[in-house]
Parts: sequence; C-alpha cells; structure tokens
Amino acid sequence: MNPIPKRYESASVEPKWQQFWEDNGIYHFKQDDSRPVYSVDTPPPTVSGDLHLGHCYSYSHPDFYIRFQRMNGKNIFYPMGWDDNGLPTERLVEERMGISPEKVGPVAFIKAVNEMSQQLEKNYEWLWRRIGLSVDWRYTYTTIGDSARKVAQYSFIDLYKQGRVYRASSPTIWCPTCKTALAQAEVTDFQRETNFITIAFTLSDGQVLPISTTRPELLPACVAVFVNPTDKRHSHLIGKKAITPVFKKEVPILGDLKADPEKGTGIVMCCTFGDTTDIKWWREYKLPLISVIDHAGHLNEAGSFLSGMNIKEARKRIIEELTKSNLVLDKKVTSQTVSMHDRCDTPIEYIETKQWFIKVLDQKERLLKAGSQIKWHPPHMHARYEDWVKNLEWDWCISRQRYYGVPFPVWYCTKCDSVHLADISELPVDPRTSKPSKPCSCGSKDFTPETSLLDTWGTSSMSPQIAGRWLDEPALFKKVFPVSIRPQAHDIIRTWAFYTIVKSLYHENKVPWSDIAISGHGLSSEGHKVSKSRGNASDPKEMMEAYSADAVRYWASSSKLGEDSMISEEKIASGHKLVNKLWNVTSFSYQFLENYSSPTKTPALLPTDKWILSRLNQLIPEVTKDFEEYNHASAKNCIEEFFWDVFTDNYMEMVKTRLYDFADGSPERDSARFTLYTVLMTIIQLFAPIIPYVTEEIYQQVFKKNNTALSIHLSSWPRLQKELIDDNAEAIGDMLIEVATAVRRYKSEKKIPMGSPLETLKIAVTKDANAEILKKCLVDIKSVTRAKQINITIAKLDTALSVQGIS
RNA sequence: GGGCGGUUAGCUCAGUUGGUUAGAGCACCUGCUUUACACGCAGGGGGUCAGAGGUUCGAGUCCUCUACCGCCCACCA
Repeated sequence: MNPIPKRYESASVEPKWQQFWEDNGIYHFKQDDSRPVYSVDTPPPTVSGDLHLGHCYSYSHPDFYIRFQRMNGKNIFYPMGWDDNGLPTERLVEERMGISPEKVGPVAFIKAVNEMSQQLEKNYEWLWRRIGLSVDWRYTYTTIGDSARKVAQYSFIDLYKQGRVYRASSPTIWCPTCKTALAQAEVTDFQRETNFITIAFTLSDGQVLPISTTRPELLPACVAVFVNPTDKRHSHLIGKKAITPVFKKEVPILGDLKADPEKGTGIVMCCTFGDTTDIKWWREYKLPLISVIDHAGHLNEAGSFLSGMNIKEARKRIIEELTKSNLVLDKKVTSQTVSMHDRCDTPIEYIETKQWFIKVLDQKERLLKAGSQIKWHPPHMHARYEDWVKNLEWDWCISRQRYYGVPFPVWYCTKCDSVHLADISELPVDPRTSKPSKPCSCGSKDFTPETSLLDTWGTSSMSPQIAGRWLDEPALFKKVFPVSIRPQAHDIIRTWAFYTIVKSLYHENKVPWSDIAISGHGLSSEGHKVSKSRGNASDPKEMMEAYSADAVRYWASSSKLGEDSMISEEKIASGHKLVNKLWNVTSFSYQFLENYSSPTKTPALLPTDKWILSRLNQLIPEVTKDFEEYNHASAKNCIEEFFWDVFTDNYMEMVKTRLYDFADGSPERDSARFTLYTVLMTIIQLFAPIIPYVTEEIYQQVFKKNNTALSIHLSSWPRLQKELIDDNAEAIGDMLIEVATAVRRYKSEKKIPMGSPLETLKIAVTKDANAEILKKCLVDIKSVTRAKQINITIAKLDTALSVQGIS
C-alpha cells in the first residue's frame, strides 16, 4: 500500500533525477522568453589537475542562489566552460607524463596536452553533473576552442585599433623555468634564507668601497653604484667612479633617495636587472643595459667566465672567485623575500624582451570607479580589488613564449617590420600556418608570424563574451550582458576579476556584471588550501557515494560566502542525516497524503495547526531574504531548525492522534492533513536550492500530482501568506512546547519510556482565554504526552506545570 | 611595513540594526525499541565571547589600543 521505500537510496535516486533534469531540459535558458534574465559568468575551472572537494565547495555556492533565482521566475543563463588554454595545463602534462616541448617537440606536446585536457574535462563535467549544478549544458566552451580563440583574437584586434595594446621592448617579468614572460598578477612572494655578502668595490684611488648584495652573480651586469644623498657617510662619493671587483669595470656613483642607508653598508650596486628598483634607476638615469641572464636562466657571454652556468652555479663560482681574491668583507645569512612564478615556484628574473602589453596604468581611475559600480559580496572583498588597482606598476603583459594557447593574429613584414593584423573574417587564425591576405604597403609579401601566444587570462577575461557568444549570436549576448552575477574565489580577484573588468570596459564601456560573489576555499583538515596539484584532497566521488551529493552540498552551504571552510566529513555526515530525516518524514506523511488533493480553500484550522503555519510564514521571508543576500548558511540554519526542532520533534508528535485515529473527513483530521501537506511542501521548496535531489524525489512522490511544475526546481518559490501569521497562535504553540517539554523532562528523570501513559496532567495558566484555547488542543497535548486526563486550571501566577501519575 | 578578515563550548562554526539566562552540529554523560526515523528520541554537563580600556541604563555586537592566526599587497642592495 505504501509505495515509498523504507530507505532512501541516494546512489540510485540522485542519478535518476540527474537524468530526468537532463532529458527534460529543466535548466535550459529560454531565448524567446520575456521573463527577466539572470545570467551567470561561471568560472571555467582551470584544467590543471583533478577536481576535489574544495571545488565542490566553491561551485556549490553559486548553484544555491541560481536555483533560488530560478524558482523566483528568472530565466537563468548558466553556462559552463573549461579553461584549458595555457601554461597551467602545459605544466600538468609536463609533470604527469614527464614530457616537455623541448624533448618531444611542440607538435607531439600539443597533442598530449589536448588529449589530457579532454580527458580531464570529461571528469569535470561528470562531477559537476553529479554534484547537481543546474548548468545549461548546451552552453559550454573551452578556452582553447575555436570560438574562444576567435573572441580572444578579435579582442586583441579591437584593442589594437583602439590603441590600447602596444608592443615594446622593455624589462619584463620572466620565468626561466617556463621560459616565458609573465604578468604582475602571476607572481607570488616567498620567504627564504639567503647569503648577504659584502664585497669590495674600489674607488679609482684604490680606496675600498664595501657593497652588500644577495646576488653577486649579477656583478657583470653592474652599471652603477648608488648612495643616499642624505647619508653623510657616503654623500661625498656622488660623482666619483667605482670599480667593480673581479671584472674591473668602471661605473658611476650616483645619489638617489631610494638607496636605503639602513640596509647593508648603505651603498648599493645597480645591475640590469636584479629587482624593480634597478629598472627604475636604469630608466631614470639612462644607464646602459647589460643583459647577463638568458631566457633559460643561464649566464651568457656578458658573464665572462660565468658564462653557461645557471644562476646558482654562477653565484657559487663568483663567491669562490671573490673569496680567493680576499674581496669578501662580510658574509651573513639573511631572510629575503623573492618573487616567484605562481605556477612553478621559480624565482623570476627581469629580462629585457619584446612583448605585447595592454595599457592599464593610464586607466586606474576608471578601473577604480568600475569596481565601485559592482556590488561585492561580501563587501570587504572590494578592498582587495582596490588595493590591487592602486598598486599596479606594470601594464598587462599579454604575450607568452609557450606552446598551447591562442596565437596572436599578427604578422610582421620581414622587410619593414610593420605590424599586420588578421582580417576579422578569417578568425580564428594561426599566423604560423597562414599569411596575411594582402601584401605589405612597402610591397613585400614576406611575413614573419608572431610566435608568442596570448596569456591564458587574455582568453578567460573574455568569459562573458565567450559564453554569451558575443560575435556569433549578438542577440543572445545582448540578453545576457552585462551579466547578473560573477561567482569566483578570492585568490583570483587580481587576475580574473580585474582582467574581466578591464576587457569589458575597453570593449563595451560597461562593467561586466552587476554583482560579484566571492567564495572561499575548501581547506584540508590541517587548514591548508587544497589544490589540484598538491593532491591533499579527499575524493568527491567517494564522499558522494558514501553520503550523497546532497550531503556534500549541505556541508558547502554551512559556511558564509567569502569564508574558507575546513573539509569536514562530520558535516557531510550531518547532511546525510538531514536527507534521511526528510525521507522518514515523507514516508510518515505519505500514508496521510497519498490520496490528498490540495483543497481550493484553507479549511477551519485548529490552534496547533495555526501555530505551525504562522511559524512557517515567519520563516519564508527570512529564508527568502537570506538567499537574496547570498546568505545560504543562514538560510540553511533557519530551515533546518524549523524543520527538525519545530516541525518534526514537536508538531508531528502533536498531530499523530488526529492523523491516525480521527475519521476521514473530520475537521480535526482535515486541518491536520492540510497543514502537514502545506508545511512539508514548503520545507522541501525552501531546501531545494541546497539539496536538490532529495527534495525532487519527495516532490515527485508526494506533491507532483497536485502541481503543474514538472520539477520542484521549476516550481514557484513559497510566498508569504500574511493572513496566516498569528501571534496568538504562536503564543499557544509556545505553551504547547512548554507542556511537552515538562512532560518529557518528567519521564526522562523517572527514566521511563516516552510512550508510557500519564495518569493526570495538570496545567495552570494565567489567562482565561488561553485556557479556552488550550482546551481545543487537548487531543494534541494527549498525543505528545500520552496523558489520560488533563486538568486545566487558572492560576494567578504563571506557575509551573504539574505532572502526576504513571501507570 | 600597508590593507582586509578572523579570534565565541573539546572540535567545526551561527550569532541580523547593541536588549531577558550567549546558540547549533559533532564529541561527552544519563536514559528510552514511543506504530516516520537508534542515520532516531528525551534529558544533561560544558563558554569570565583573545586581552585591556572606553561609550551606554545595557556590549559577543559600537569605539580605541594590544596580542595571536589567516589572506592580499609592498619590501627583494
């Protein structure tokens, strides 16, 4: 008779609804639809390893508020992409397969990268579907794919025409391991111990000039010596010449306030280039350029006898040489901060190369203003963006000397070196395998392709344009741009958020999104950031098999936006318990609701039912507000507390008698069934954004027959019914709980079963009116207390209840 | 060195605009096979809300300072 299975089997139920959503296009965006659009600038996961629970955490958050918006009648545009173009994916292939472009050649390498990213993307998609992201899978892209290439190349050409990109030979942040130029945003800091040695320069008269350095191997590139003009010890040296040790080169001694009298000896050598100060001095004082480090991090001919050595070897050798000649005056260990490439942890060098840049330094004001036009959630994340923009020192270097990525649509005339752009109609183009359609204005038909590739952020910064099919479907783009929401994690505010704002301002003169929601990271149990490459994550598949996808989402919903959260198997287990509890409530309710058809009007309600319905209607606006404000943790807590503490532990115990024992069609039973139906339906709707599977199963089993929505996720969000809010009923409810608690305490203290009957229960109340109402609740009080006899008396004081008798 | 967060029960975290006796889950203790659920139910123990000062009738909540933790940035001689 009861077709509801006793146990909830998430392993079979979840894939069933996943398939159902897919087959019925539940999450499809409707282009020809007048409902307001809610569009999402989904983060395309970087294809750089396996996804872990940390990703499930941050990707679940947008799904909560997207599902909420969908139930509120929004036309949802929720695409998905994979960021597989560029260095991170290359590095993964190098690490996992032990191959490099140098060893196997670029063609075989690119093939390997392609194969690995396709495999990983399949895994990613499987996981996202399984965890229940309500993505419209018709709108997917990869950043290496043709349409993304086309958008990225178009963007470059557009910016070139606007004069916002330029190619320049200048000192560039360079990774000697990856052998490519980098942007400021790809550099991260690292503290380490290093030798700080003081070496003897000399003045032309032979007097010793002690200079401290951590990088003696750059000595051959020394072009000047600086002292602080306010430093009385050294200011008299300004204008004289210094002679470098070992290499015996004469360099000028200059005065500049950036020379710190407190550091080392107060005298500093300027090499091209040891750090950004060297670059500033080189520019300001028009010093000569001696490049001594090559692209692979070796010293070149300028290094004389150090030539051919890597930086470490050269440093060791020059120290030996200096020591031999008694030129080392002092040596100590010091703590130093070095800048490293964030993808490979190699200390970066500053090397003069020719690169493409996008101008950003001249637009700081505009970029700051754009940042304030966007609503940041949580608001303090805005400060990180502002800090970044204010502290920018470099234009955005967008060329990378790599293999797997989007090429520049650019050739250079071999004869006159002028720049030739591809024709828009030819995009995407690979300049290495094709030629410009027209000869150069100088008459030459000989062209050299640009062999660098675009920075991977150069493509992903166009995510709204790529996902919204900017070039191919302008009508679609117009509907979804500016995008409603950008979800992303806080570590890439300076990259992805920043670059997307840059591109959107330059191309559209608009901010890309009205809101940005910043998630934290899922942290390992030791409190460390889980990362794809470090492999310290538990496997989401295992967790979902053991506890269900809903349970994993439950954990994700339990902390606030922007906060990191420890991966907690205990919390996932709690999620599993909640799912199970919902199922048991359903299986109990089903026997009373199986043949229930929702009444056209609210029946006459008993006080207990009025109470729970009033509480329910207090809950609805609260939860609605929470979801509107991206406060899923609070929403979850409120619904859970109402469901578990108020509804199941109290209300349901009170109405059992009416449901089991009263005649079908009696007012008492009608009121209870109506209430049970309404409350349970509303609870699963409120829970639906967070735990979409079990709520769908319950909807389909119990409520679908009375509702038109094909899926709970297409049903309308519960509306507040003000007329059901009833302060008096709530006061009665509080009294009922008070009575139940007193009886439970009594039984618990006597260590007798909750089900054992009570002989007499005496309740004293202060108001006549309350006594009258309580009398209407006798059946419910009996249900929860098993009292045979209840005496209600009026007392002057609000005396405690008295519970008597056992049998 | 600058900025932004955080510091609440053994652990993980909620605590809206300052308002009774500071909450939850897990863990712990005592009981309970109550016709939805032992993946449960009832009862209980456990916190000078990081420290100090201030504003206020009233501060976990607002202000100031201090300490520690985390993140971002700067410093890279």
